[in-house]
Amino acid sequence: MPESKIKEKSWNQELEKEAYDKWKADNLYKFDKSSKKPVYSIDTPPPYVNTPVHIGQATTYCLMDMFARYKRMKGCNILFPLGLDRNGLPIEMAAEKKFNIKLTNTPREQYIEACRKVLEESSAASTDTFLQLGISFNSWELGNEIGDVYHTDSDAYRTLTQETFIDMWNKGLIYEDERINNYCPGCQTTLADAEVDYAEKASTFNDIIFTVKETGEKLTIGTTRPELVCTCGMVIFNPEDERYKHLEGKHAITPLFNKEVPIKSHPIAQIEKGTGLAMMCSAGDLSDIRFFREMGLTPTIAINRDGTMNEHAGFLKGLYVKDARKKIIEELKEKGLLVKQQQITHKTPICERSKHEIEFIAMKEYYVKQLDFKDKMRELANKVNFYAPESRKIMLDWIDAVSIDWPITRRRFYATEVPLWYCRKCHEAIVPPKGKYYKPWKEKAPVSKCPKCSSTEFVGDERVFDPWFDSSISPLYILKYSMDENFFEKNSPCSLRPQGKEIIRTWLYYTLLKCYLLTGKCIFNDAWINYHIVDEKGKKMSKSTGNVVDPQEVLKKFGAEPFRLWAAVEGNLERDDFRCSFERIEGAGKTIVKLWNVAKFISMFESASKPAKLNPLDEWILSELDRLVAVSNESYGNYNFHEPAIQLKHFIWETFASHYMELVKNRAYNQEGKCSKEEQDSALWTLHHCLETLLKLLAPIMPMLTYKLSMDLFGKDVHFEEFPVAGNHKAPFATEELLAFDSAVWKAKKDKALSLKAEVKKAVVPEVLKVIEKDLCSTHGLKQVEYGKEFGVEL
RNA sequence: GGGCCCAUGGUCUAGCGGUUAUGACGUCACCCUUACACGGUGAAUGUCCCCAGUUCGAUUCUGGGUGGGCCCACCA
Repeated sequence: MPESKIKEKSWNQELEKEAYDKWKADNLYKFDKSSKKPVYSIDTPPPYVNTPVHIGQATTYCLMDMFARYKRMKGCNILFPLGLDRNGLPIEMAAEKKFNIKLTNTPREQYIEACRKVLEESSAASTDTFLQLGISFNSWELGNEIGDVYHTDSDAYRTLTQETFIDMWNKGLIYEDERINNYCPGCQTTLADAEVDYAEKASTFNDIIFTVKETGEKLTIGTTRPELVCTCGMVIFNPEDERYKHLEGKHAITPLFNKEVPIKSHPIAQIEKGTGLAMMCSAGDLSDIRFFREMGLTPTIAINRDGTMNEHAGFLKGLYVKDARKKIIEELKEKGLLVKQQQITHKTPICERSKHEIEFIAMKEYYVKQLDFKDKMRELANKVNFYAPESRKIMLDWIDAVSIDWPITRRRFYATEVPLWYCRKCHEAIVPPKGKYYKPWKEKAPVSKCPKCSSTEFVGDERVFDPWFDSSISPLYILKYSMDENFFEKNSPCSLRPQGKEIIRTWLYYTLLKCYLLTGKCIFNDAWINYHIVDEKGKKMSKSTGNVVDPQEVLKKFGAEPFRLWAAVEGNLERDDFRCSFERIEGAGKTIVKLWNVAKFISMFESASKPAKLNPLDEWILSELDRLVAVSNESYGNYNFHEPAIQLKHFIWETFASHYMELVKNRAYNQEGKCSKEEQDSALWTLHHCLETLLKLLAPIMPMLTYKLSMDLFGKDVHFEEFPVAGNHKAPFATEELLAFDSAVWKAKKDKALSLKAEVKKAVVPEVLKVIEKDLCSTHGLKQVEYGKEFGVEL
């Protein structure tokens, strides 16, 4: 028997390591700036580095890699850099935990140092996981060349972030305003909505007495925040509420503070809630804030940033909110203005770290204008090709929901600094020139004299940017905006933004917005939106539930290739969440073994040159292959690997291995010399051609396996081969007819407990299969053949 | 409260106005047939969530319900 060229018994992780180590060592996927090929750029979602790579992330990165590899084989110059997002809260939280420090009790310099220490330890582990997954990033080294690994907290990246701020400032797109924010009195910092938790907390619902100015009528109003009576700006009732319709347009006098406020009807007042009357305070919660804005009321801010009440609160001044509440309740009781108290529990916003109750406090922050551009954003959202198209709706819904400009400043430490100084005397803002990374909290102002008042004393801004302000320039950064204008001009917009559905409203929206404001263009051609990998029960994976799967575990157990094949085959991430199941990943491994053995079999034979005339059986399998090639080209180009992967898998197992290989075997061996050299060559050439094509079709999905096989068997790096184009082989008969006949024969033998090699005395074969009579006879051992409509197998 | 999505054998899934409802995993039975026992051949398992409507006919379309998931908003 001939020897196979493949020595290894099966595919394994050691072979994977050989492949990715070599790619890394050879810098195989380095971005080639001098190439004339069209650039295809992928703006990868920079993953946070302080946690291990999440299995969902691993899956989506594998899918992105499939896109990259396909486009590479299609003749594109691939820009596929690895970015690591290292700014913001998660890093700070990790540092606080590790070093037992707090934002409030640690000098800024020292705090940043602690964050850096945390970062140093974490980056290597996560990038190594990507390497093991076989991702074809341009580079594994941090650097400033196109395609290099980048960190969002590097000087270069932060420089660009600050530059974009300066540009937008100069275009008049940024303004400062005092508005109400989530504020944690414990941490003394603004919080993003994402940092706010909710807890069921016991509270007291207090019914207190207001008086109608015009009539002297007493009004009972329920509130959980009596200490905010001093900030009451209006009393409202529902327009449908018969009890209060007569109050419309009258005025209420607040208890203790005796302030006159209008009474109006408003649909947000619920008839059944409390007494049906509500006092609207300036900052009880976010809805109050919106209400004040809507009604054109001027808010009265009564809470200081340290959580104490200020002069607006009169006799409560200086007290912490909680104490103020106690005191005013006593006072109201004493004056007979408190008629009822009721214990309730309600969801209260708390700080996810310190668990303090969130206050809503007005602070000066910078805002990026976005309300003026809602129409433009809709236009951009319609311009980008969404995969799947249904995802566009999430974006459009969000644009509709945008109601305030974008607050971009935060009072934190580990993020990009706001590059501004202020004149100590006249408070004029000093904007530095672009091109350098500024840390105003510890650096001197870039000017010596205030341009407005000539004062020489300045104070640096101590705030930092919202991390989305950084991450929303990633396509600009990877395309070297402002760093290599030629390259940027030539290669923008960015070809693809792959990302999760949950951050359409943040990352995708902010990126489109900011890049539009800066360049006036739509920054992406395509947006591929993925859903989630959930646990085997269909639940969202989260650290707190403890159902997170570490990709390292999968890599150790099964290796990257089964995982990648699983990711391609299993589900359609564009449409739905799909479940992570080890059983199924393991199942994908079987297909790899099958392919391995197919390759082993074929490699036992030397290939032959293509004969002038191919055997009909070979024509048939080639026509099947053509169909697969066509499907792959059509779907891969639309980021759909799911459909082709299923079909490829089916082809490998059924059509090719079970039927074609069985039928062609005898002709390939030609041990008894029963067929001509040409017939044998036709078999040998077709077998090799099918395998080679199959490896190309599978290369984007399983890069390491296909690389190894095509190196060993054909001496070529499959990833730099051209992706196949469908030929036009004509099948001499329908596939189903052949499959059905084979099965009938096998079943007949099986039913009689005969060996599959047993002779068939007489068979009735469909007419169309006459062209492959020879192959059928040798495979099934047919002694006599008749042709007719019904199968017949006589044993 | 608003929005979006989903519902098919034990599990996961394809599908479509008419099918003996697809396939996979698992289960069971038999078989080492010279690439492969990580294999082969076959079998069992389904009121295609419920109700109504459209239709000659609905798993497929429409409406309602139930259950599940996700996002957003809110709780004076």
